[in-house]
Amino acid sequence: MNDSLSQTFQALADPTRRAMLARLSQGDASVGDLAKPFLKDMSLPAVTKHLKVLEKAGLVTKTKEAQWRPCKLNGTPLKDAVDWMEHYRVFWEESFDRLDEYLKSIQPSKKSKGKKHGCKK
Amino acid sequence: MNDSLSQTFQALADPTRRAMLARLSQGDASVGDLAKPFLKDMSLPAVTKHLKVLEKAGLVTKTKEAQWRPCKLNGTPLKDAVDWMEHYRVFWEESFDRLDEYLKSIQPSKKSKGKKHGCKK
DNA sequence: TAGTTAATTAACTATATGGTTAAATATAAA
DNA sequence: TTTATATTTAACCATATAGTTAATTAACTA
Repeated sequence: MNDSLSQTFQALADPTRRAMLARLSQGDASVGDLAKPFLKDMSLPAVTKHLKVLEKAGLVTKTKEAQWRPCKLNGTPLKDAVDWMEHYRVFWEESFDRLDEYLKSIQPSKKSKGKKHGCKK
Repeated sequence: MNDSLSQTFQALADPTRRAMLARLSQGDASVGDLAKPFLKDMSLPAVTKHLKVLEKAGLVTKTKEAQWRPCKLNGTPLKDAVDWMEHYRVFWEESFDRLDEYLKSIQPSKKSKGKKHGCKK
């Protein structure tokens, strides 16, 4: 898919690319500098391809400086991704008193330990 | 890649799957119920496959109830994803006074509008 | 101009992904 | 036991992804 949220998540779904972003969060870097930690595992063209994915997702911008291509992290696509995920925060926080948990606690089906329904905290 | 962060992001990198999570955030649903909005665009086995991706990422858990398979949203993998992204918050907030912006502002290169360096807020 | 460094592109390969239709399985109901 | 409903699995296909090596482009340097 080519919607921007999908592109962002897709770009983040690779540990090499996430490591590249981590590196860029410490400061701008040329393609070569960025590639250095990965050249034991893959070729330079492979790194170029990963960079292209990050660029298309808008997470990295590349400029020109002599024969180097300084890369810069752009976080704005991450904002949209986090905003989307925030809708689900309730599903990883205080899950113990979500409605469905409550409903389960009051209908004493098989295996129901904790029938008491006031068990907040 | 099969690390869990990659699996989570990969699972989120598809609008159908995100829509399925959105549906599940409104309440548990059987596979058929979940599939209903998508059957104009794809077959039921396609939905099953998407569900499997969500399950492997730990975002959905399926149980048995007669011939139905009620699905439930599990947000915990989202927490790890958000935690990872939070490291980059500074790159989408107050980017105007990040160090590199500051450095740019004090060396009066070509096209330098805003040479003054005290321009917070 | 020739050579060096930085990075990209081309061409190719293997595997993953997202979809299909048809068949199989599981449970309930008649 | 047969039938109906819910869901999954199998087999297949097209395209995308992630990698490779070799060649090419771009800019600096001697």
